[in-house]
Amino acid sequence: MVERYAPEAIEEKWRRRWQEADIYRTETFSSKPAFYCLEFFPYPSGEGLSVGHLRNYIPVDAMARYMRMRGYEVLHPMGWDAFGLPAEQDAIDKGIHPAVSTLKYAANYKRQLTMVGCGYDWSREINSSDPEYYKWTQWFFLLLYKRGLAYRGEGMQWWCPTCGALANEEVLSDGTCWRGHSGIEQRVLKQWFFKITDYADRLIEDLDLVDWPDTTKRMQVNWVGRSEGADVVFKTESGAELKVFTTRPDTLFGATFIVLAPEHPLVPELTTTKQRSQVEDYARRTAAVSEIDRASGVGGKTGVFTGSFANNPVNDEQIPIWVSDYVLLSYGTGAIMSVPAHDERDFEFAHKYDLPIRAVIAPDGWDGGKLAQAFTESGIMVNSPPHDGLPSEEGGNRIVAELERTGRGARSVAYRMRDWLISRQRYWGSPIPIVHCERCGEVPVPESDLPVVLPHVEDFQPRQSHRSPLESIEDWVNTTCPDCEGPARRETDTLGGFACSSWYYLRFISPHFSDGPFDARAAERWMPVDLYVGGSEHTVMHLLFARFWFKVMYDAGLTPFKEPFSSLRHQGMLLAEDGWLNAADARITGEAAVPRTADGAGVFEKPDSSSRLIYKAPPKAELEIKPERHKSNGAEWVAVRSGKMSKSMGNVVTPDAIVEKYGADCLRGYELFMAPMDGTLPWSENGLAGLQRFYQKLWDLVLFDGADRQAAGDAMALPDARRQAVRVINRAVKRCTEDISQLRFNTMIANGLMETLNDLYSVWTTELGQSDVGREIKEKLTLLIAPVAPHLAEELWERTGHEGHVVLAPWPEFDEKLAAAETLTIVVQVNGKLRDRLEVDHGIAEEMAKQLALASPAVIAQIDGKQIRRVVYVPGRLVNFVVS
RNA sequence: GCCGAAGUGGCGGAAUUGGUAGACGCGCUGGUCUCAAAAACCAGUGAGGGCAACCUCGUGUCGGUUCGAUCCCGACCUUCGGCACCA
Repeated sequence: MVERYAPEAIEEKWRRRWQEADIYRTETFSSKPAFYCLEFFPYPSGEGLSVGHLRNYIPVDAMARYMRMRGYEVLHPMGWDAFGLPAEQDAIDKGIHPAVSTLKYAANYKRQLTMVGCGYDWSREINSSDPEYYKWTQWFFLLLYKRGLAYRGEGMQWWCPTCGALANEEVLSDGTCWRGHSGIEQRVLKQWFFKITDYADRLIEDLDLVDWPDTTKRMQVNWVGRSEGADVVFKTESGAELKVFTTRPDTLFGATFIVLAPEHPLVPELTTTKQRSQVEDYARRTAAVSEIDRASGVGGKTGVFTGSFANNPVNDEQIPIWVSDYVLLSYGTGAIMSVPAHDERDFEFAHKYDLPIRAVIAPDGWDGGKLAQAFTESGIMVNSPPHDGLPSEEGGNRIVAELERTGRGARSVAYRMRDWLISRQRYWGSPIPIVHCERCGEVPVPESDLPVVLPHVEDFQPRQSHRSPLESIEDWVNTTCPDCEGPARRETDTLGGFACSSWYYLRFISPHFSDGPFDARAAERWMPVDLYVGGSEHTVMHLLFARFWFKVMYDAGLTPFKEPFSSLRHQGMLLAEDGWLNAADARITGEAAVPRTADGAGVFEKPDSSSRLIYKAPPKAELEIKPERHKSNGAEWVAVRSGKMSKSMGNVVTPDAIVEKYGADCLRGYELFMAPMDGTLPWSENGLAGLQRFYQKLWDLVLFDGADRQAAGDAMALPDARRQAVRVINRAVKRCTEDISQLRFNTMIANGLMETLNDLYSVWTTELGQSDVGREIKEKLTLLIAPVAPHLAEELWERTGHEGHVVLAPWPEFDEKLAAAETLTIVVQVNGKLRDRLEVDHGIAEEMAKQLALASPAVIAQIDGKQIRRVVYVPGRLVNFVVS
């Protein structure tokens, strides 16, 4: 009986040794090539990390380890996105100051990450709520301000009398805040914006420079939303000019009415006395609806006639002006020309209010009759007198040229992206380094006075005043003007968290640098980030903002690079565990099914308690029961899915529990093996045992030549076994190298490691294991497993008599020739259906292969006197006889 | 409503991107060991048929292209994610 693999006996030891030897320290300047890999820095929550979070950290750690073994100087840092609403809410709920609680929560994250063997250079740990850090966030604010990219404008803000300023997600559709308070309202406040729209085109174009998932790029392009078209001026009876934006100037003759956003500044002027009460009432109702509800079209399209008319510049028609909430003030000019024949929303609106619909582009085969629906494609123009018969594009160009000549319009581009609202009326954020002086107005705080330190106060409960809680800290707010030294007040809005996360990747490079936000020389060595990994859920906003800031730095000459993240990948989400529930415990009511749960004891029990149930229910959770059913063990089962992991559902699985039961390496291996990195799937503890068995098998082979196992190789002659083992290990190194470098950890483990081990066992003997070849194979296996299971690898490395740390040893090489299979399998098909396989030598001649295939009894039986019409031959792959 | 992605055994997934469908792992079944159980090991495991060699069907559904389709094209269904009705 040989010693068994026992993670609890080895893992702690290696983590301690790594720490003592400080092996994850990164030299800012060294002779090695640089590799910078980074995860989205986390907000440290009081709940700690779950196994779901680790789907982000473990793959990047494995990649960092691989690149280190490839000879790179690897920068893999970690820090904390500690400012923001959740930390402030948590503090209010628990009565602990966020400056204290975030440190505590971050320390717990650090402990957990260390526990699962993630190797960060902790000397570079940063915290966005540290004045040392936010000094430079403020510095960047001033950089944007000086470059004309930060300005104060009017912005709408939700406000709850109890909770203060609300984020959009905190506003429920029933008109209450998410903590249940009623009386919330939307108010116009002076707020700070960044002019990201100035960078709209570059944010689209420069996506060509980076290796990002296509879907992510597409999302960013759609978010920026560039569309080309024309501005058209409609004159009203009162002489006012109404400018509208259209992407379809070719349909201008079909414009039969105008629609304005209810908030449009010309609405009061254009509304006739008769219509006034209706229009004002409509505007008031619209203001009470959140933008999200307005956007999702709850309740169908509505609108009101203003009583006024406007003149269509191309045909001199007088068309009515309406207001409707489907037109948004923030896009284009806040007004549209409505062409119901060729736009679906306009069509719907025209139908509802009985407005004229005139086709000006002829659909294919159109008989000139009424359209049953909007025809939105381009085509041949009709009912557009001078342009009839022209294709859309040419006619549209002529119409725009005509408008430009008469001064009634011009070519134009619209973006749907809006400027970035950065103001927060909250305590827990970086102060905005601006002072309001009675004489000089808005004055930036001089660089030498940074940071503007957030005052430490115990009471940061929201105020009724519609301003930040900072407003009431008089001795902080009252200050002197940097310019005239007269009395002045500090800006009391704070910066939203997206500001902190727009540059943190630079701070890691020189975290203690004091002459600027980062050391330019060091940044030139490390930027751009080589691998950036995070969830896809927040990527549009954060990634656009960070790219925008970086481009501002580029324009200011702070960096020679245009893009901060050259390669980006997403990790998938882990859902809570699925399970099967005995159908006897589910109350099935038609489509819906409701589990019978007593009181949230954690386990469903049959009413008579006679049998064990597979599914453990999270307490008080509403479970979704899938329509799938399955019969086994004499019972009927229904599939149950409980969705996302969350504390309120009580279904969060922590790494602590798993590490205690299986060890860190098992958890790491399982997280990497369970699915591709970007796949979303439910957590399940079942597979962990498989990783444990795999490590046990590896342990047995490397340390004991599989002594306690059946020695299948005994039947084989040593030279044969040796030859095969060499091929297997070369193939393994090849597969592992290819897979890990493309972040395909699941197939790296399945085929590169597990299958390899199975194959080795089928030829292994003690004699082989004790030979030079055997020892070399065991050494390579240990190196290959190191990025996945570093603790186990170190233990094997040491026990097989090696010096130093395996996690710092060079990655093994392979020989392409030795990795190749000895023979080739050629597939034989008849009419595309598999009938036989041939084992042949490499480089077999085509004629030979065809002859062998034709001699196959299975093929002869299938052809059976039929005529061979054709023979398809794919070298090294297949022979296919086409017969009839 | 719009945009994006995905549908493969009981489960997670694999398939050199048009050429052996189901690698690897879990689970399950049978066996060895044991007084017994667990663990470990060995064998089997898409469905149907056949004593067997084998045969038929099979990658959400229906069509199409092709010698050959999980992969390409068209229509549809379902699920997940995002949304700011974008003129």
